Amino acid sequence: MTSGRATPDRPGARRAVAATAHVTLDAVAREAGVSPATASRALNGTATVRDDLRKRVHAAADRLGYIPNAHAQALAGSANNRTVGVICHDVSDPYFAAISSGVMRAAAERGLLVMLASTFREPAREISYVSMLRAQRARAILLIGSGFQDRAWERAMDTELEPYVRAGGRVAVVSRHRSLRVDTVQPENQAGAAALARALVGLGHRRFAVLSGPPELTTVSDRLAGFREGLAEAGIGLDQVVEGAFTRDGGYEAARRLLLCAARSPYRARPTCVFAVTDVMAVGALAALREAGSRVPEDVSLAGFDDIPLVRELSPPLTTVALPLTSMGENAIALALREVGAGRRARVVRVAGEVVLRGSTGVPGGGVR
Amino acid sequence: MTSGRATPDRPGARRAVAATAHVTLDAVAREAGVSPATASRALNGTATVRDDLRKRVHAAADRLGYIPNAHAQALAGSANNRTVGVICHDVSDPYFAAISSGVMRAAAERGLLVMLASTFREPAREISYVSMLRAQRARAILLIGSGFQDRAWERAMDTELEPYVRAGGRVAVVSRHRSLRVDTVQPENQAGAAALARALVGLGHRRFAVLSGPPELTTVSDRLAGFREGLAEAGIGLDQVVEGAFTRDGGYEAARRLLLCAARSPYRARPTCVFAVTDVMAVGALAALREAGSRVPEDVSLAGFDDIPLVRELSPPLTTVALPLTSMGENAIALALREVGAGRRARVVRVAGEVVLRGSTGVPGGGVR
DNA sequence: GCGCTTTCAGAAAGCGCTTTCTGGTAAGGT
DNA sequence: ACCTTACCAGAAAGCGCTTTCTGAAAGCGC
Repeated sequence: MTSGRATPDRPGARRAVAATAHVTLDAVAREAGVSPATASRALNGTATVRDDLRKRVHAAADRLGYIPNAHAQALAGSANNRTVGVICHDVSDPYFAAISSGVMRAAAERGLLVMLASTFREPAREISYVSMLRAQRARAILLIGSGFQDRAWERAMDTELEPYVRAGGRVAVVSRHRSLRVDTVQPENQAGAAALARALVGLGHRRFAVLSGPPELTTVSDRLAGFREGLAEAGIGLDQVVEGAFTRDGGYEAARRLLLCAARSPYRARPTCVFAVTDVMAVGALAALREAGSRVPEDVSLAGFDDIPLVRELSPPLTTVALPLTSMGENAIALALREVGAGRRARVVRVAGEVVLRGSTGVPGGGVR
Repeated sequence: MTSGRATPDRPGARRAVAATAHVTLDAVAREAGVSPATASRALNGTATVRDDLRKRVHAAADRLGYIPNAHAQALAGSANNRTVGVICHDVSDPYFAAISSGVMRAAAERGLLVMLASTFREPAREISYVSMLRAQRARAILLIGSGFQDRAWERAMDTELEPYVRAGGRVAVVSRHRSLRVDTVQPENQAGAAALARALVGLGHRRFAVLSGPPELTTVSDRLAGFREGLAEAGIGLDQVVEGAFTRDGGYEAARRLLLCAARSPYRARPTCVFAVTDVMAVGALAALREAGSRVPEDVSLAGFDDIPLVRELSPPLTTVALPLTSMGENAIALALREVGAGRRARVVRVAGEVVLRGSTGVPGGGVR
């Protein structure tokens, strides 16, 4: 089936099964009876070409089914690369999926192809992806989500990224701090968490627990600090902070540990409200709570952060701090690719979170009343 | 900051802000005091290079921070391209996200970069992505998820794909039929739906409704046919089929329409069990049911298909036919990239679905008892 | 009608690599 | 000591484009 026309004239044929070669610009030019230079100009519109020639070239290209070789184009042209790279932990995590979706939409509008790389939370993979994207001469590299704990890795990233930006590459990070000055889309984690805390206090809660992630991540520490701050305004402290992995199961495990502690403490000292620093963790927490027989929100209120689409479907639907995830992705790419004057300065876009009260939070002791 | 070393010798410098050029292989070769050919061989290990030279080249490459230009490599080499393309409707849909995640893992193991394209359900975009991926000379193109209703579009896809495979490109489709003979990963939709039907009948249900998608999609028609078949074995017919879009909101709308009908019919004639042809639709349906005050499963049982991770978190968790989504993605890439002998034949991998009974289904009339 | 600018097609020089091809040197055989 | 073989480094030819550069033809003013 694939055999097609072999090249029997050449004695040392590459492979037994001959593959039809790609149609080249030269072939198109020959077919149209013009020079390759003219064909290139006609196809790309980079210079004025006499009308009849232009038509002939286009007709020839169509007839032959010409597809330009992007590699050759990138190699020959100065900056013809039509790809951007995105690095995140895992596309199947709804948080990254939502942001990536925004990136893709924005990329599609610009006619760019997105190379998406999942690190599966391995720092080494992240760095190797950056260098692969560098090799691909991606126009921009977007780093989405929190970096890794290890300072050494961050340093390594910087040395990887630095020559890239020097060579004209654009870097933007979403929801992540970088020592290198790069474009940044940063949610207002602290303000958002503070607002959430205020809202929960407003509901009547006084005893709080937090399901936290790796404290080295600024996302975590900012949200934690913001939450504390919001509580402090009402003179309330944080009773408990339990750390877990930044995943659904991390939230589940953390909630179990929290429940274990709670079981040992007197009823009146137990937290009436739990804040999970991400929705993804909150999902796990909700499962753990339910398994343990705690009713949400009657026995305990639960809140998250991010507003990933999924939390609206939970029952009760999750109270959270809504972030415009899709547009954060769009912003990141717009930021990275914006035309720059001589004085290119890294820009930081801060996006606000909005507290959305849903069914997972209620007045404390709702179940006992 | 970006200024670095300009090139003051050249009078007509490209830009005001000089960008440090990339380090080339030639530079590495010069630094190591060898020829570019040797440098290439040393770096790629394509031929034996004297040990001291090899070390010198590697040292020079490290010192200079050499990153090979993938475009030049692809252009010069025969088949050095390290990218595969994936086209799906939307990465933020958990179904595609799960499959994509599998693709990425498999790609990562092979050192490949994935170019991921979301069509956002626009046929035109799908075709233009194929041609972009062709231009990129992607090693393989993976088409994930159902194609479009329009036969004309499918035809256009074929004419786009056909020269690609002739030129040695690999194509694999997941959960989609192709007129072109290409590698396929196909869930056993019919058998799965039939098994589900049997299980539901086993629970005691006799009156069923289906929330269906666009009937032109084989995924839909197969699942529908299978479900009918399973019911027929017990001498039961399908009371109602409501069509909706293949999305969460499509499921929601379809369920609302179903409820409208049900409200007009006598209680004893109302379906006791609803099957949504995809989990994503079932999520919407569950919301609609809940809004309407129907308790699941007491008043009505609900089942889906796919087992996307999210449905485990619902309450009640959704009964569904579980598909190994991640490994389907892995399979697809393995299939497409497998080494082929002379007789390359398109292969079809059928993956079975497993009925998973969860809380969303119960015995009929469970609420009245 | 002559020299001027302007317009536009083609020739040719790369872009940064890989991969023959070529040839020099060392190793091995007799 | 001579010839063959093996090994390995460098020269050079592209891969398929874009983009100068060059030059022919056409348009214009005087």
